[in-house]
Amino acid sequence: MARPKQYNPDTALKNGMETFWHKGFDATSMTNLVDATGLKPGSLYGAFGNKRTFYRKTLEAYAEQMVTQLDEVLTQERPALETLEAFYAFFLNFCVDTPQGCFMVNALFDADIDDQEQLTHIQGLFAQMEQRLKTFFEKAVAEKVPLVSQDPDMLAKIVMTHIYGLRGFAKYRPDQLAALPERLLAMLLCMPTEIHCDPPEK
Amino acid sequence: MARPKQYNPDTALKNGMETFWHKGFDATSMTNLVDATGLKPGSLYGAFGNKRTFYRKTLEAYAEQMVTQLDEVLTQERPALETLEAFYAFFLNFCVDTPQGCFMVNALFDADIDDQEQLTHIQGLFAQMEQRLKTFFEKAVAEKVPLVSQDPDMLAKIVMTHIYGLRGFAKYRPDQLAALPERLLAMLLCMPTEIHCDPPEK
DNA sequence: ATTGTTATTGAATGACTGTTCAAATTTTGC
DNA sequence: GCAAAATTTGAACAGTCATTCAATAACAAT
Repeated sequence: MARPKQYNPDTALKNGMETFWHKGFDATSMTNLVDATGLKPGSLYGAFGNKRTFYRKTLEAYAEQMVTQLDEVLTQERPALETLEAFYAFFLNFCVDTPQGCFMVNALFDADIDDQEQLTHIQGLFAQMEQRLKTFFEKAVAEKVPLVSQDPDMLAKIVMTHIYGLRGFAKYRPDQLAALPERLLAMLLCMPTEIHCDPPEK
Repeated sequence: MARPKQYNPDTALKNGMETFWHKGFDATSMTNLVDATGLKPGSLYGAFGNKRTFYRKTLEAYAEQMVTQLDEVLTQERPALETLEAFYAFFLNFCVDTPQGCFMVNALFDADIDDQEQLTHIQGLFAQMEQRLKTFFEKAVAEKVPLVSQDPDMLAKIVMTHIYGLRGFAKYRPDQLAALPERLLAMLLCMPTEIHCDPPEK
């Protein structure tokens, strides 16, 4: 029918995502995106609209990736306690592997509070993650895992604060991050970790 | 000796701080700062150097304010448990009163990971806060408050993640924030809150 | 008054911003 | 081979960016 695209839209999206992820929206220029994707301005606008909509699309792609990975961890068949351990271990690795932070968390903090549309969009992406956590905790509570709360809703919220909290700490002191996730998990399980670990007195 | 300043440098700093705080570094233009401070470009550069150094100075002023307020909460003479309650209550209020977030936390997430100088600066500001928390927890541990850990260092780190975590959650779901601080505190105290609050069975 | 010093002013700078568009190019269907 | 449709190209647009600076003004000391 017509001339086919010479570029791969998925690759272009991924390259744009990495640029926005690394630098943030404001610090990323269209020139950066032209360089990163290899597309000329006209093609970029044709494929993704303007800078904001391109940003939005990369963020959506990122969120989808994240939810997929979260599902992989949360829906494996195993005791809920093991799943929780796996989740916190996974998240620690993720923080270590991505010193530029989490694209979604960065986007949340970067978002202009006067831009309600953008804010609502990001909140919606996080709400998907919270929903998965809540569903998981419904099972965990039924399994009688000794959690700090019996309310799946509250537990999901607490884990959300752990996500934000660990991402902040990872940027503040990446070298001291390693021990924290297991501690937060222990607190979620209401276990004063040290009591179990103290060497026995002579 | 010479012509005196017509403006108040402290006021100008405060106005600049509010602008950077609200919009972030990149989204703030020199024109914004000229408008906010009332100073003409030449005066602004004369007083605060360039945009980056102005930003840095406003951030330092903010951090000093914060440390002062933190000290007020942490060094009051009272049982450590009450101080902890006061701290989490204070922080909740602070989050509600500042929907634009915490300037320091915003700055941390905004910071370019390739700009080591800026990152080190921000880390130093947070390190001051962590130090105060650690000192407080040394007293609290000595007081035998039933904390999740006996290590003041670890406790301070946990509270730092709570700060980042609550700030993230406050931007994600401001309407759901209210119940969280007390829950995080309960976890720090190793108290499964609901067990105490469940209505007695008939 | 004059001089030295500092502050104020605002126009000007050159670089970079996001975005557009008409021309050129490449394909498919006939 | 021709027409229709879609993509590519990159120059051009008007606007904004951070920053500079020479001219002007206001003070203190002499």
